[in-house]
Amino acid sequence: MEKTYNPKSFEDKLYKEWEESGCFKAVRDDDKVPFTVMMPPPNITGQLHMGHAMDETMQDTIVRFKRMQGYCALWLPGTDHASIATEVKIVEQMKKEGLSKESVGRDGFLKRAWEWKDKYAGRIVDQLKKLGSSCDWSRLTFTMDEKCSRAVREVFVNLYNKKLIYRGSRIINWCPCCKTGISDVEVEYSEENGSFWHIKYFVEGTDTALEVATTRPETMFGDTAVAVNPNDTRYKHLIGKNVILPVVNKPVPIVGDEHADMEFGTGVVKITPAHDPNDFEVGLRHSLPVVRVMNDDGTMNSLAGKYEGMDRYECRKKLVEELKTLGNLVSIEPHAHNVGHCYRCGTTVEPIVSKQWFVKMEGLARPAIHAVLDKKISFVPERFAKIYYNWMENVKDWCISRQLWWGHRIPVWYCGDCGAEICAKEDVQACPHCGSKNVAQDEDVLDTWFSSALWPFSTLGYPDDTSDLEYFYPGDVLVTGYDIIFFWVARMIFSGLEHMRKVPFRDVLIHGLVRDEKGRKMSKSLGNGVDPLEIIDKYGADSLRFSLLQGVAPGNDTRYSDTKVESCRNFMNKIWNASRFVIMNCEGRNVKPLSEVKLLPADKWIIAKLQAAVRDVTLAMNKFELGIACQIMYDFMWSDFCDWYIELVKPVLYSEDVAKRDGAISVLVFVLENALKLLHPVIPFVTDEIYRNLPNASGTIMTKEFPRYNAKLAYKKDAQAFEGIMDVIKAVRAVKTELDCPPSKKVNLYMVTESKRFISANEESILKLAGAKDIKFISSAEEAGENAVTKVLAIGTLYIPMGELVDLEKEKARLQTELEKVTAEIARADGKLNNTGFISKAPKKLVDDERAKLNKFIAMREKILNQLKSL
RNA sequence: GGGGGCAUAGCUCAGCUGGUUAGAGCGCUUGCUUGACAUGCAAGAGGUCGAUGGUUCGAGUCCAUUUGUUCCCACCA
Repeated sequence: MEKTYNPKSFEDKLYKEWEESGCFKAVRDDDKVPFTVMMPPPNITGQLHMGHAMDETMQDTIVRFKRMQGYCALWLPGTDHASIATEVKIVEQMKKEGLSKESVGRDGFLKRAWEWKDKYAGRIVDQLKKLGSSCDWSRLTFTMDEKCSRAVREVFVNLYNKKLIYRGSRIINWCPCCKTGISDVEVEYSEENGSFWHIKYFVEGTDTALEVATTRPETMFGDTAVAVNPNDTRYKHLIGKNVILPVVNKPVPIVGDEHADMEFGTGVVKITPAHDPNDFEVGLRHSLPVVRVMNDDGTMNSLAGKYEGMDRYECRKKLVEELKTLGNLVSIEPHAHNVGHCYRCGTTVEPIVSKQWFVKMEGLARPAIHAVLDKKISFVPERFAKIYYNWMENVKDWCISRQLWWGHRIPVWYCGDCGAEICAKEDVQACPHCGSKNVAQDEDVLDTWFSSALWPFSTLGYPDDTSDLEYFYPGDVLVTGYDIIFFWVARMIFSGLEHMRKVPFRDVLIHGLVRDEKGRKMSKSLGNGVDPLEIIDKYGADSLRFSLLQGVAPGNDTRYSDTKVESCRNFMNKIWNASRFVIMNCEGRNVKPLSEVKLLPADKWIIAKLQAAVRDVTLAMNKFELGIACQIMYDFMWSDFCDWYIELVKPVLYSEDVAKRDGAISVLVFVLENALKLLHPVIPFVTDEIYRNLPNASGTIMTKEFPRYNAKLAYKKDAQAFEGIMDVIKAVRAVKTELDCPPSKKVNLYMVTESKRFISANEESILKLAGAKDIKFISSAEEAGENAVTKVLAIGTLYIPMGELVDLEKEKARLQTELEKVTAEIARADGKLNNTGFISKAPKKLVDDERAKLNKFIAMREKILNQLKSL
């Protein structure tokens, strides 16, 4: 083995082996319990970022853990066509070549899109492999694959036939840049400093005017009424009369409607049903005409008169000028308000009435809410269930049609002769009603999330009744960020319930965002994104993986930093070198099974620590507390195994006693092997590479059984007793540092203790690790001679003659501080034990523990006091 | 307007259903070429767990109020 951890020398090689050996493949095995994870398919818009890296690492860790535990683990990978996002990118790319969608045509455009897909999907797969993802590549799915298309059509037609999909004219969010409608969740709001224009609308045939206030004056051309509150005494009498729209000089009625808030503004609202969702509702209530005044690209249409063809904002400017000239403009107030933007291109969306396809949500939402209420699905952490309820309870119908080309085309055909609307799973060649061949498919495609919603079952063969579907569905855990709960998680839940009659997964593990060092979102515009591949190249995939899991709590955002990865790289190096030490010592030796060797106290201690780590890691993993699991592994490996056990075992390894040497090497190998298995789900590469160098190892570690807690090896009492020995070592080291005594200088130790035999049995360890010549057991402090520093420990009192290094005053002060500490502890424990409530109500074990502690501290105080006296 | 999150060591954060003397990484101080590792070892300094009140035998942990910060949802034109 090399002297330092060098991930490049083995990561690619190991991944290739894993893949070729087929151990990522999940094949139905009825003797095993399935464990299914569906990878959230990354968009093919670009490459993976740190957020993906964390998401994938979490999934891989869980899947590897379950696989080692004996489950038939399926992690199904894929990529998403990301309809609008990809289309925007391709349009951008074409623009650079001087091309447009129109110039290349639908077929030409789709050809380009597929080329794009081939390039980027491939890149994503390569990145996933670099990370070590153990997914079943034989099942790699793209959301526009034939099997997904079949599922989409099946679902669309079923919902259509159940009247849960309908087509209608509604106010939707229109992106004038992407020239498509988008759903409510695709709109991002941000506060902007706009203006409030107050405009006079004269009441027909009078000199009195109503003052309306608007943030979008250009929609005035589409005003078909003015509303006042029916209870508003100021305006009540005018209801039923008309006002004259300025500029166009057209009369529109004054209607009474609750929508007009008497408290807000002037209490008069202009009603533009075609360009505002609330106005649309008012329009329905009062049977007002719906007049659309804008084109799809955000320019004004012919109804805007001389402003026809002008951009909406240009028109706004010019129109305000004109109103001013006409004397209709009363005032302009600054007004901060939330403005919606397209989540893909950032353009301000325009609420516009448009004929679109919708999914009726009412009936679908209810069971989806109950699935979570009834704990058929659990969110981790739980608080995200609230966010989910809140959204589901107020969900509006889902606009699913997009005026785009890249995506699943809506499976509806229109007959040009009889006007029939035909929704079918198979392409329609002739009208089933009149036989006409003059049929054309709907031009629009579906919202990309429509196919994503079916991901948990479309990937397993739905609508066919496949064996995979029966075995692997529903999935076990879905791992994703909180930012797509509405987009995706919610929609998978109601889709699974509606089409499979079962929830799509049991748990939803929610993680946060990976931010930059300063806590900012990583984004292209800020240029603060970090490429996972570069980090892998520099520090290794395992270092990155560990750093992404360490210290994260479910649902919380986390910060990425190079120094964190570096410290994880150091941990990898530590594991590497500890292993190198073990393996070097195995050479030429016969490594016996643990059951055949005699265990020393230190051996029992490390084995006990291992058992505790196995137990705690398993518990944490089962609760998806990956950060905690990592911490436990880290502490065990570094502190317990490397810093203590390996140092403890060195003198044994170099001793003449063959039996002892055999024991030590057996324990080293046993503990290391188990630790590697424990660590493997998080850091698969380095653990496997080392594992292959262990004596008696065969094949890859990833197919080995995950360690199980073994109560027979828990050695609780032995471990506790051994901590007493460690206390002696720590005490000697501390004294040396305090007195500026070089660690290499060997000191004599004297002890007053009742554990002579146990200490003798561990004498070698103490001498080596503490840097001491010998230990003498004495019966009183005087025997240690003058100038001895005293350390009062649980196992006994330690005297270290330090000769001229001891400063009596300093020693007194030191003992005084210790006395204060111990006295404080006594007061604390005493207070607890004198509390009748504690004695009667707290668990007995706790009370006993506290009493033992008190006794220990009292004894220590006595000893310290004696020592102070003798000084 | 509604709903969350966060506030713990100089910095970044853990701390699960309330129960050892509140932890880690990085940074800092001091000392170490101890035969796996200086990507290392040892010893240390550093915290009244944002504030106030409450529940409890016991609160960093639960409840209420409050301050700061941040996010999501809705939206009054």
